[in-house]
Amino acid sequence: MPSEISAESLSLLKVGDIARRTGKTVRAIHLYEELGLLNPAVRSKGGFRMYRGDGVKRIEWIQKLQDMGFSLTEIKVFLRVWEESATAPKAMATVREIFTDKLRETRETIARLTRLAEELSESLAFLEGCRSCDQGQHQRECGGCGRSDHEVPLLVDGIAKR
Amino acid sequence: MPSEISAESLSLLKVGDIARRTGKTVRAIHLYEELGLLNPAVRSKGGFRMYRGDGVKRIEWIQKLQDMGFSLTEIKVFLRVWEESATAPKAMATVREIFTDKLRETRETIARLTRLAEELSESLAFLEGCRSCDQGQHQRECGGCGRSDHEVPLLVDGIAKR
DNA sequence: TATCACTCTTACGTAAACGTAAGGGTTTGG
DNA sequence: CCAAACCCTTACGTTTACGTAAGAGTGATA
Repeated sequence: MPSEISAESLSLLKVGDIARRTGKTVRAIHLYEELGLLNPAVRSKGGFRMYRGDGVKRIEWIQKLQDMGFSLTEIKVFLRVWEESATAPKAMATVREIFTDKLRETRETIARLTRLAEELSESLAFLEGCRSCDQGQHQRECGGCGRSDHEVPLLVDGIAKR
Repeated sequence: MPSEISAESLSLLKVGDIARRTGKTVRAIHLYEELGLLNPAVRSKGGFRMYRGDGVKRIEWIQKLQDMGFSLTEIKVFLRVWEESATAPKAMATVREIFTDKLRETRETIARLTRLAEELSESLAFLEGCRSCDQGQHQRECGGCGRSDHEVPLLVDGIAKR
């Protein structure tokens, strides 16, 4: 009877492999382990971290949550909550709660940024008018510029003073 | 002839006053000065920083730019560029450039967050289906859950594995 | 077996925007 | 003139997500 040559040992990935496949650095992956976000499936005899393919998925998941604005610490809490939920529906309920909160937060951020974008547009529109300004005018004389067609936006007004 | 009692000395503000009026801390204002973002108009005989009313405006302007995502260092560059522009139109052109860049960046951020919000919504929709899941099911048995009505979103899939 | 490319652990460094504390002066109202 | 309330400078502390370096062992290949 031929010894069963550990079939999976062939598909195990070293930390560098994982790094290449995810675009992360080895250091980052080490950090995730320190924070309890990802553990290698096993260690080689010599101590090398050996991962399975799903390690890549886990890291992509982490990345996704980071993009959403979760800190690594929050992600850790996330995992712990999940692990400590006795039943699937309960775990799902918790996840739902967290996602719901984040969704609201994300929408608020979008609203805030939208307002800022508008303000930027207005300031830019105002600045367009400065093209027609006397080319020789010194900047210290600007700020007011004699214009009264509309208000000077705060973004422009603030800098010109002093 | 009555000595002209320095009329403005009456309207000068101490750092604490500025702090109260802007909601910033004294430390923050000190920092802004270290970074070259705001200098007191004068110092009292004893060394106290004395500001004029426009100091408040300057801080509000800083706040605005911070909200827009500029770092204090970037704001400093901003001010220097302004001060070093010989002519008003040239200074305005530079400001326009910076604002244009930031506007583009802001819009990109909005787009990214919008996609994330959609992804969150999808994940939440998926999780709604978990309510009907067997109440006694252990979370380890979940993840797949036997459902095949649609794909498990990455946000949900990533956490359930292992 | 000799290499060379990897990996390990340990641990200090970094950038941002302040927080906080220490040890003293300064203003100002009474 | 005194005390409470402020202010000054100096300088180390904090958090986040890694970067970077050192010194040494490991694995796969020639």
